Amino acid sequence: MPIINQSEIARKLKVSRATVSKALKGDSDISDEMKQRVRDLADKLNYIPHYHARGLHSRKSMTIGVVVPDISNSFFSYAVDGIMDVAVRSGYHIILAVSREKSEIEKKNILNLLSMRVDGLLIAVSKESPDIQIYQKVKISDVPLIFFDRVLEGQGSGFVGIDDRGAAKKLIDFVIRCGYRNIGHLAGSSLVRIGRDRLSGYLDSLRDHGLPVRREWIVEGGFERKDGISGFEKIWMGRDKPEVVFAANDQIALGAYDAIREKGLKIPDDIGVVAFGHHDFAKIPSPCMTIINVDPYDLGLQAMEMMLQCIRGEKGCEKKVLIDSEIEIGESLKVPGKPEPHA
Amino acid sequence: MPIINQSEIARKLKVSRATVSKALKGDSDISDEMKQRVRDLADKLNYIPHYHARGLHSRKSMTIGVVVPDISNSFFSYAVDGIMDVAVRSGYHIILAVSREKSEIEKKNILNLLSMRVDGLLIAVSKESPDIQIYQKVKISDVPLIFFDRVLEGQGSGFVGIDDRGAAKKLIDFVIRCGYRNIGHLAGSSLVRIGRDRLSGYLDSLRDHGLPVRREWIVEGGFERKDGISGFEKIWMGRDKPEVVFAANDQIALGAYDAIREKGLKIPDDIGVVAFGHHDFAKIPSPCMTIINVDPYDLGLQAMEMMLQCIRGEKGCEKKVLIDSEIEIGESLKVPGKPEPHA
DNA sequence: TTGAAAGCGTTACCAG
DNA sequence: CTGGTAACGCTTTCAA
Repeated sequence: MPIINQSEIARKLKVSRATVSKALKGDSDISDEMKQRVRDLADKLNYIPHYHARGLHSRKSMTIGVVVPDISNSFFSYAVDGIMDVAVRSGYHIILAVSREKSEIEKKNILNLLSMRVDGLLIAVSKESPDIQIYQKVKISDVPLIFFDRVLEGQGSGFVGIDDRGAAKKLIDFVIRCGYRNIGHLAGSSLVRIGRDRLSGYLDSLRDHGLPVRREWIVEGGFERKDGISGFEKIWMGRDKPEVVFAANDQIALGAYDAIREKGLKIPDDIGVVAFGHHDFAKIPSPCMTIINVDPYDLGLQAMEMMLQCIRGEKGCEKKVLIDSEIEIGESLKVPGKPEPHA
Repeated sequence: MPIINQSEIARKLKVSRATVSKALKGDSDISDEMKQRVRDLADKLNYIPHYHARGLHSRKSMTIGVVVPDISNSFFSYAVDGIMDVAVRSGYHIILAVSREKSEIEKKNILNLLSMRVDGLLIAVSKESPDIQIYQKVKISDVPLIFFDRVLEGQGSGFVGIDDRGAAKKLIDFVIRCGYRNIGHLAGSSLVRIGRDRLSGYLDSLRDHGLPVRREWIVEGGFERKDGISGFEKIWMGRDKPEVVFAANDQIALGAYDAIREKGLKIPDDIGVVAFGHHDFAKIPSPCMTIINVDPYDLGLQAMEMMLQCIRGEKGCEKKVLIDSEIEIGESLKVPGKPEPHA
């Protein structure tokens, strides 16, 4: 039996559709008795309101479209978690779309979402060079758009992201405070923003502490595990070895671990490892990683909160917000005494 | 500028709404010239069809509601990934809801999803004892319902899950083929199905190989990391120590690692560790885990495929499907020679 | 306190 | 080939 509608109830009760509609939503100008009768029957017939029919009229879908490049990436699944928490609390639903890092799919997703008349769009853009055109379409359609984690510059939309540069600096500051002066960097690629920013933070810290930059200890490449392996090998080939390496992300760090084990080196006695990562990653066993812990959940939270502001027409929707990160100390770095990471 | 509608186009072109509607969808009885004019203007005015208005008429939303207990759990995010891949390929959209393992929230989610007139419901039920009533409602509303990973028994719906018992047996068979005869089990709780099933598989394997069951090597508890720690300690307190421990999930395995390291034992020389896990987990460094690799992506894939069958009215929608798992060998177990795991 | 009618954006069925 | 009209499920305004 398909779900019944208000007309059905009205017919059985021999009243008008309007009466039923009002009774169901507790409108003050319906008698209590009528309300009861309507509600009882609705219950009995398993009536369930039609969300979209209602939305047609109110021109609101109470729905937010979210586009992520990859939901099986825990960074984004945590972010979605944060988004959902805020959304649910405010009565919004989430339609999730995944772009698989393809701008073509991203474009289709956005179009579909607009077609579903979402009340807002939360997007982490794909790595592929994006189709500006679709973003133009979004803009002229007046649907609030907020980027998270990855921006498309020059769209004049809100953005919530990680303060990569600041976080990298914070982490290297800490390593230096622990007494190390020779720190290498497996930097990923400077073709992408996070690569550049994390490298900048690393350089900022060295500069602030008056330490020399040793180009042979900075290795560029990709962000994959294999790049961590080859990168570490390249650094270790040199005459001087660093005491600590800073991996630009978790995959690179895992690769470095592989290379380190392969060479028979001991962590953290022979070489310390610190990395960008988030939560889960710090928990890898034997030994645990010291990371600068970015919090994707918080990122999602704040992105959705900015979206709500945006929808309510408050100001501050075109702000750029950069989220701070915390150091999580693991056994991959020898930490003398008990230094306060945030001192 | 809000998104315009067909009427707007019709007015500007001085034709009827019907004409515009047909022209836009390429109906055969509209002149090519008219079609072109309509499409050009639609394009220029940034027309985007209204998905739900269309759905109102067709009584289809081309939307599937998915409820998971926790999207930041990588098991479910992989499953959602699989669901989305199949969904997108068939023109469906996904509305994602998270129950946080609370049946109260699960109920609300389901109701909302029904309210949005999803064409189907894909649910992994929360751990909390569920509200049967809402599932009754689903059933009489004729919306196809398929459970994945976790079932609510006795609802007569389709189910796609992991073959936990078979997988556990497969893993222990392998361990025994590697030459081990003393195998402990950190079993989690037998109050939940996966605990029972994995224990059963373990026992099946011992029985098949004529090995004795040693009760002191089977420790029940929870599925958390701390349970792994305490469980391993309990096993290790005994006079006889096993050569290998089998952890019922990844968290327990991590806890066992903690305890093993704490005791100064070496993996895999002093003690081997095998566990239930999936993909990512096998990659933890130093040393890598030997796991029975369940594939949540495949689970999502198959669940959504069953859903499509269900929607198309094909048979086989009330089937129970159990998914097979593969062994992934890591350095947490000494494997003599190069035995074929699937021999 | 209740009802009639118009409207939300679209499609389908018939007429012309 | 094109247009009028009703319908999809619901809300809202205005009358009764």
